[in-house]
Amino acid sequence: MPELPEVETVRRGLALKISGRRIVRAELRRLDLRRPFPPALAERLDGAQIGALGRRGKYILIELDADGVLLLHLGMSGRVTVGNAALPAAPHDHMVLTLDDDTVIRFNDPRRFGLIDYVRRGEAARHPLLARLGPEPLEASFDGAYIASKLAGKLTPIKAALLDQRIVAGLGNIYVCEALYRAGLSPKRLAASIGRRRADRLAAAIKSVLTEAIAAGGSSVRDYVQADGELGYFQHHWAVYGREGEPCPGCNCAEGVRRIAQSGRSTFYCAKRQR
DNA sequence: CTTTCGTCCTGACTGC
DNA sequence: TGCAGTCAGGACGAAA
Repeated sequence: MPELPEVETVRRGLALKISGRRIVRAELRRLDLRRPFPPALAERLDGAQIGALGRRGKYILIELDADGVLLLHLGMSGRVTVGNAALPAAPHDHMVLTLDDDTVIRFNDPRRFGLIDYVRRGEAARHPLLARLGPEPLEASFDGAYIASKLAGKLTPIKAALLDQRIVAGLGNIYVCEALYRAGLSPKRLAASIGRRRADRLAAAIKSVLTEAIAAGGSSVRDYVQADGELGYFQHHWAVYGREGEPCPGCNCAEGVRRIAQSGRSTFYCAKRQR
């Protein structure tokens, strides 16, 4: 479930391996994921020099040559691995890039919720997938004042609002649960009821949860690359996510961590600590 | 306009 | 053991 910290860890690991290299072979093993690949993608990749790697929300942006950007989204099951050319393609390896040092980068995505697109450098910010994204939660401009103003009048639960990428970019189900837990806010609370004080707490909780997760990604694997070549995933200890029935780590309430369904997704929380 | 819901996909898991 | 059923999730687009 790659969310911002996992995507950022993939970006960093990938940057160490591919930035500055040239693609000598690009193999597309199918023509689409969530949507069709852009026209002539293989031709654009083949021979391209790889520049800087950026991230916007859950999207990875890879600069190609002087004026191109490769856009990657890992969806739900997307993974990137680093290996050598001797390894045969595995099932669901949809894009395989061979670099000029014989490193092979594989984009693997069984459920195919991921996305690959190509955009001109100057038009990246106006790309339909990026243009409407909300602010980066780790930037200084993302703060309690912004959150409070954005949630004012919204008659949706705070949980759903934080999953809306137009409000803030990069949060998914796991980190929304964790941030609400840390902020002491009930996931069922209406977004409109988050005033400035609660919004300040929420902003701080989101930032600290994400920052700690990114740090865990960077420290848990050598140079962000695991022994099997996989980038970006790491062992992490969630306070509430996936812990239905377990004791809440912050208090000794009898009920422990509850799980409820909100708009078809599981929400984990502590009813005592989160109001 | 706002908000909710169905849809895509396959692997992991549950229960009979 | 095997198989059917359920669940997981990001983001879009349709529906209300």
